[in-house]
Amino acid sequence: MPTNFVQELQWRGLLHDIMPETETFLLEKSTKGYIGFDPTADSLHIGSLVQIMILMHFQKHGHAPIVLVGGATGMIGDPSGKSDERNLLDQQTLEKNCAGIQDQLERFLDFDTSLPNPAILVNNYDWMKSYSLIDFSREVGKHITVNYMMAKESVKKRLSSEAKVGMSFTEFTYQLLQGYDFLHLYKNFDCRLQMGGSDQWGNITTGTELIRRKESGKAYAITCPLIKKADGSKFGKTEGGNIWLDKTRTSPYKFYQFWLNTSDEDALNYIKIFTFLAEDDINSIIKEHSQAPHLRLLQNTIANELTTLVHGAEELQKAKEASQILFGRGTSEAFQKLTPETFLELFEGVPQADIPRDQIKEGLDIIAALSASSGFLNSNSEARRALKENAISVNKAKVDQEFRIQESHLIGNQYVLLQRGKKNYFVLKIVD
RNA sequence: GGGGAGAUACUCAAGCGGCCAACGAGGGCAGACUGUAAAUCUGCUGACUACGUCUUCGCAGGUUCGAAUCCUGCUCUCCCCA
Repeated sequence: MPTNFVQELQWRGLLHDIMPETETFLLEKSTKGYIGFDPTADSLHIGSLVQIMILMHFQKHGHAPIVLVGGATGMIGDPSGKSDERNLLDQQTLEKNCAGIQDQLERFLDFDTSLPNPAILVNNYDWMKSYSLIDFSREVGKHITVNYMMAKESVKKRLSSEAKVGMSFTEFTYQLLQGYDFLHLYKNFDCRLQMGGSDQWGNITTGTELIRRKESGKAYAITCPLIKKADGSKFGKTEGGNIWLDKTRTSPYKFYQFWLNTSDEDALNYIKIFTFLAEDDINSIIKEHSQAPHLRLLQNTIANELTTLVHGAEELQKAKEASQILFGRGTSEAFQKLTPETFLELFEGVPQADIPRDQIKEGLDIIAALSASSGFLNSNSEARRALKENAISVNKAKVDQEFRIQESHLIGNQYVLLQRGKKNYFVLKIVD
């Protein structure tokens, strides 16, 4: 007997829109529901994390989650929320992206087929690739009117005067393809529910409509709000770009730091969205946090839980150690004692440059070390400026323009840590 | 097809012959404060062999001792009328 999934979403702030009767339907019996993922890159980023969490909740509540990778729809491009026509990805890239995303998704859901509700992974390319245009037009297109499609927000927006570029037929067709996915899963997997971000509502209802008209079937829809930051800026982006789930793209350390740096206001919401902690636990954490905000209990909890979920306990441990050394009260002395092995582990993923040992023997000018020799900063001017601003540290100790890097500064006789400000690191590796 | 407006650094936006590497705002970076937060305050934000030099104001020419600023041509964008 399934437990109340909808209620769970509700108190976590993950419910935006829901079709009538969905809640009672989900309580009656274990069923299947799906969320689609766009293969726009070979890794998911934290924007998709919400959808993954939802599927995980879905499975925990006794239902079977279906993960749909959009190998076919990714070739078209979803116009929702976009004001411009999208560029098409080539097939090779798409295949690589799909494979990468599938690998990641498999880590979060339980695909064990001995379960009563195992997760299922599908790729819509498998059923779309050999579907002819004529068949599609007759079997799918016939059931949905253009009038219906035009009424969708995603389409209206692109037809209105505020859009700079018109909408291509390709993108116009997108909602039908996604609608057909739902129909296909309904027929072949008895999938009765589609979930997604609130921007997907239009696409999802095209699917339920198609199921209703073609199969006289009843399907359901749930959307969650798009995650926003309190200051209105886009969630999940930093200056360095997206925060990815793949550790070669975003190191676990950076991932951990991202969550640790959430603002108090956002953390209040995120703890419900991004952790599986029970409501009571969350409330007591919130209470504790408000009594001693500087301890940042909320941020710590979120960062710990999520880093463990995505990268595992071991990586979390490393990330925390790194954070302790880099931001802890310890002086540069503690830092000097690092062995090269620990040092390397700490700065895995931090940009590096090789420097010939000869240069160090003679004493390497700090300006050259920052720009010309390493590429850490863009120009000598920038290096001089940063030095003047007292922003540069070598091995955690501030230095001025006269500073020269010498052999005595090397950690493990091989590495030097450059730093601009508090959070920008760069490693010089001395090579013979 | 006719008429008009415009193109300036990451973005917006001043400047309309020398005092312009170019006002101002946003963004970004850094410093102080702090909780690796927010808010606030301060500095920086073309390059270099650096109290000086060089390259930048749509593109290509020209006038001038001297141009982002004037002239000519070109490209592109926007608006109005048909």
